[in-house]
Amino acid sequence: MTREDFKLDNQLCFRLYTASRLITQAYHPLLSEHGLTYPQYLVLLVLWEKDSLPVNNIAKRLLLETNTVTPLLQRMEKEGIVVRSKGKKDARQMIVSLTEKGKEFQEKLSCVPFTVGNAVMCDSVNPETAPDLFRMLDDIIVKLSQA
Amino acid sequence: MTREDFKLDNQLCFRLYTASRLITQAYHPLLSEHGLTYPQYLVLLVLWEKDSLPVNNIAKRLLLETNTVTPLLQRMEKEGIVVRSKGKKDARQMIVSLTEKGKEFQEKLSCVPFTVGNAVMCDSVNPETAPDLFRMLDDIIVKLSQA
DNA sequence: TTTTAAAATATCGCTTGCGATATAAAAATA
DNA sequence: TATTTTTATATCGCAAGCGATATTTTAAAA
Repeated sequence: MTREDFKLDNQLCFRLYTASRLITQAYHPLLSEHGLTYPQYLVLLVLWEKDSLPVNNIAKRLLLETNTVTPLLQRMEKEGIVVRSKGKKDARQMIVSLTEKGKEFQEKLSCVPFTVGNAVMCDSVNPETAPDLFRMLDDIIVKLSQA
Repeated sequence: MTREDFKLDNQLCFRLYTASRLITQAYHPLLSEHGLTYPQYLVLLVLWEKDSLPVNNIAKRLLLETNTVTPLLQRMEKEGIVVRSKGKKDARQMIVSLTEKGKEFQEKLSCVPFTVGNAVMCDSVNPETAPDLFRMLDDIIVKLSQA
């Protein structure tokens, strides 16, 4: 391990950390206009795909802990975006469902992926190279989420 | 924009967000052992490269705002890792310098890049492909940090 | 059937991250 | 020189993110 390895520019993690923050910032104006945050948008993506899921299920999908997701969902409930109700089969579960307001966001936010996509596309990141980038990120995620 | 574009799995941002969180988690046991957090480690990387920098300079290097960095440095000062002193030429600046404790961490943490590197390496991410990944992340960072 | 273990949420405390804003000092301008 | 603008930090408020822990309910074992 040479001194070079300590140099900030060599760190993969710093690049991921920075790229992630900056893309989240790119989402910000598009989402805050509707009173949403990026993690809340992620919850919507999950529920648009399949509605009425237990907290656990949403957390697993986002690879987050329930102690992160629970307060997030409580805030979303307060905003009238979702409702939470005790599971009938299993009283431990809280089933999270979209309200009308939550469903309507799907239309209202339909341009978001396109806008953010455009903001990110550049020389080395384009429709042709994206699959490579996705594969690398997926491999990192799989490897680290198993450990 | 088809319905497919909304699917979580297609989102680049979610992958970056998740990969970033998971790598930070990989750092956690190595850093918390010494009472450090990942952003504090980033500050150390900057100061190891060049000591005694104004807050502004550190913030720019990490692409963070000063309202994030200032409290971070205040906590590090409380821990005795850095000292902050008013600039002599410019009294507005706070010059941040490593203490002996801060310098000693460089030795103590010398195995961290190696350990985390090993945890991340996989089929698609290896010394051969890393430059491609770095280039893509750098391009995204440059494009978004300009906007 | 008790008793015990496991699972699903929730709460607490702390650090980040960041938009908005305040404060103080330096630089630019009138 | 006096005034205005810019720059460098700092403070405030709020939403994550997560380790640690508590609570409730179900499942498993004795």
